[in-house]
Amino acid sequence: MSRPTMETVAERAGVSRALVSLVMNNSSKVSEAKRQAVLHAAEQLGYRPNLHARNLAQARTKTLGMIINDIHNPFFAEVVYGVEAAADDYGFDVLILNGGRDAERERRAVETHLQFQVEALILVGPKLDDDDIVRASAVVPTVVVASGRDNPGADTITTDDERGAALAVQHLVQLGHTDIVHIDGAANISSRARSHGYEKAMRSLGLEPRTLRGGDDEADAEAAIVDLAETDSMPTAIFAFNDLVAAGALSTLEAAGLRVPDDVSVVGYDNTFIAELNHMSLTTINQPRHQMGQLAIRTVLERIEDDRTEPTHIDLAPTLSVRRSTAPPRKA
Amino acid sequence: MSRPTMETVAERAGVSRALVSLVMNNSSKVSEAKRQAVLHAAEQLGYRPNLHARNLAQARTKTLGMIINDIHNPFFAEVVYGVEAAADDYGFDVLILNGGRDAERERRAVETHLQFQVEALILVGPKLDDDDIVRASAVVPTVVVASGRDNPGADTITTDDERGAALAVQHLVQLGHTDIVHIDGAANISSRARSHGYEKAMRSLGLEPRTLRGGDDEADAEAAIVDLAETDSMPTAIFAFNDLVAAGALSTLEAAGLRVPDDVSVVGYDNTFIAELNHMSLTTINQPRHQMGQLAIRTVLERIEDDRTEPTHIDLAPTLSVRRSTAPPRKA
DNA sequence: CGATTGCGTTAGAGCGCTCCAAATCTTACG
DNA sequence: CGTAAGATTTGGAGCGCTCTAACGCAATCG
Repeated sequence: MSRPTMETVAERAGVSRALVSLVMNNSSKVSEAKRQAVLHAAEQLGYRPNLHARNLAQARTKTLGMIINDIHNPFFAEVVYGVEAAADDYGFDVLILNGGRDAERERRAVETHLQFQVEALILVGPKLDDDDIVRASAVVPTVVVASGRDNPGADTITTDDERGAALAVQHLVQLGHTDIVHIDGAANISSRARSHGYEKAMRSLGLEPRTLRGGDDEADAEAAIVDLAETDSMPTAIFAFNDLVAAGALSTLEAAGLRVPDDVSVVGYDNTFIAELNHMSLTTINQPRHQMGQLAIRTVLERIEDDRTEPTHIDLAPTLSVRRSTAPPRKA
Repeated sequence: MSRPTMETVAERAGVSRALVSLVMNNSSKVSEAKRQAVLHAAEQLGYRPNLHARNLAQARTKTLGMIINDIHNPFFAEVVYGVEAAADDYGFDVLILNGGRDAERERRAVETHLQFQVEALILVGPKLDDDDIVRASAVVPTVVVASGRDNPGADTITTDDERGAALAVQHLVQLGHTDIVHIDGAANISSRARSHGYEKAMRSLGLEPRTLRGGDDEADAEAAIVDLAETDSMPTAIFAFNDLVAAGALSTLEAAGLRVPDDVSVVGYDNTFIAELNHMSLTTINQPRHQMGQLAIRTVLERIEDDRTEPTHIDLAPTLSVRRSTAPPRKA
């Protein structure tokens, strides 16, 4: 039952183990005849190289470790595709571990990856605190995607949240809105930058910002909207921390008898799956997730292959995706 | 820059390599003094065991390989959590590879996992055809989750799609509907069973089934609904192949001036994230995904640890989740 | 007090592979 | 036909770890 090894194949093909190794790594200096013989023997035996043995024998593993904050979140999935596409181009395998929205689990995931001798770590939206990241990046090149820029040691790939928020505001103002409320992300990592961007953009257009405490899910939006409805200070437009909060706004507004976008326009953030659903059709801010994933690989590869040592921080520009949740305000 | 090995630690702690190994595997037969010395040395050096070396030296790897059809799909994410929770209980690491909705990529993923000497394969909603799966299960215990029951060789964890469809029909009939249309999943793997369940349930209740060709995304629903609207044969209820198709139905119905659930009730399938959104609030059929993940691990572990050899097929019962997309039909 | 037990420790082989240096085989050329 | 230059092939060491068998030593025993 035990699997065939190179030795077995060599015997079967009537050559030495070293020659089999050469064939497996398709070296150019093997005669066609022997190559065929080896390939044939391997085929027959169902031989499969043992990666552990290879990784042990070689200095390197050609493997990257990725940790995703939460597999549930489709935002991250897109990043994964970018990472995989790029890694593939460079012949690296990518091992995925699920962080499960839990710093402790992520810490263990880092440990597992390191024990697997990955050549670099790609942290997508990590919950880890800065110290953990610094510690990891001391051992292996590390790139953080979609959160916390300027971490010392690690490279980062982010998008400019302030600018994204400004895009949302500009879009609404262009439609004619002046009374625009922001429901923020409370303690979420990007909340600060987005609120700040919103407020700055409003002020620079001569408008008074109004920020309400929100969060990152539907229920958080509900509280804020109910509040607006009760105090009779419903704005003509709402800019939500993310798409899920925007979705919560949508349903709560509707429940309150208000129509989107006729009575109130709503803008989300992240351009997730949700925003795309026809029934939601959310105007939202898009982050180039696929590209972020690709850049993560490039960045980390510069460290591995070209041994760059100073950290890189790439901050990409978000874009606006207009859908049907925004429209000019009712003429008063 | 090269990492410390057991040898290094042993030297530093003034013991033999074997002793370090014992400490690392916290064996009971090591004196407390030496244990501390070793631990301390390891700590100081930032020692981390090399899993490749360990896996090579041991017969086993205590690692499972999971392949997910599509990281995007939140349906699978829930399964992943179930798998991870159970694997954790038994001390196994789970390596995740993304199938990317592509049989060829999945095939490569299987290969990679096998080269990593995983002790079992967990295929979540695989695109692979039966032959591939048979071939894989000849090499290593394999369990298929959420698709294709009775694959020879592999174990399977499924839910009873026929029964799920019947639940949907029964729910609608109980509300008073008699004119219920099904939009099917076209070539999708579970489409057949769901349609069949729908038709059987309808007939057994004395109703005439009407099945339209659908697919697995919003656009597929649109075509079907437009057709119904144009031929003036709009039913009072629609049972869609999955939640996404149901979402498409929702928006298309609305665009046609029909209200859900007042004019038409809609039932989805899978109880994904989408169905849960307040704004969608889809009545849908739930599959116990977390449990499916857990069972997948249990099943596969029976092969590894208790060396069971005959395939197991577990078929779980789905449940109905009632939300706001269904209501009694208008009185005619 | 020598022999026995048992615990804690260690040497050494071996896991399957790569890689280097050396061995062997071809081919070309004078 | 002999030999140098290439082209192929091979033996062997070594990657970091586990595991078995054996070892040293102190406690125990008759």
